[in-house]
Amino acid sequence: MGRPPCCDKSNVKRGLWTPEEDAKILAYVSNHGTGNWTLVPKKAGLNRCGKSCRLRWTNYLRPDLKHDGFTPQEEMLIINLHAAIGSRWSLIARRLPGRTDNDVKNYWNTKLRKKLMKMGIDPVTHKPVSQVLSDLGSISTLPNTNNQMNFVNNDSINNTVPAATEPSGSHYSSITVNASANKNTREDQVHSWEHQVR
DNA sequence: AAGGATGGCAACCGCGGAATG
DNA sequence: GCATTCCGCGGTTGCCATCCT
Repeated sequence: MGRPPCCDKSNVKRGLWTPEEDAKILAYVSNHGTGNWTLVPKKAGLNRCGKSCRLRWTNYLRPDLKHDGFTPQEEMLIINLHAAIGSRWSLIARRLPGRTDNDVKNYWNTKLRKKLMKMGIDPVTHKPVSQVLSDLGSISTLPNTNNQMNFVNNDSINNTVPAATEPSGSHYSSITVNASANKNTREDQVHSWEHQVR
């Protein structure tokens, strides 16, 4: 048995939020705070999924959110953090007061990715596209046809930051990333990066 | 002016992890 | 230890506005 749905999707409203619904969430949260989101729609008088309410609050209604455009400083920070830790949007967003992971993710996907590509930088590896292409070329000319499987099965990969997120040789900073890549050390990497850029 | 293409943002989906009983 | 519940995350989709032909 899998996990049951959090709400009856067929009887729940979806799509864009109305100002009335926003007002109900705001009123409820200001009176009760953000507690059990599954109870919020019932108590706030909303015909919405609790998860949907939480998303609306965290991505749009929170009073500490900025709704204006990203500054060049924020832009630079996103690019550098993405180079250091990859698409860990929530971690990146935590370094940007007033921004949500959704904001950062959307901004990256719609603006920054294209901007980097225009500059001739691969947005995944943060290396020049020419270098990425030559790397690919040298991989594909290797005689062993099991290269991919060898790469995936290589135990050492578990202790190594994936090349895609490796910032060494990055064009934004001279950060070095240590070998272990679990959640905590990624956070540590962000801290150490912040220390270095100051 | 019309309508197709593109950009930008909001919202949804499904999964994994943490918390709890 | 296991099942259940909730939360948070990243990827994806849908919709609306604007641009282009």
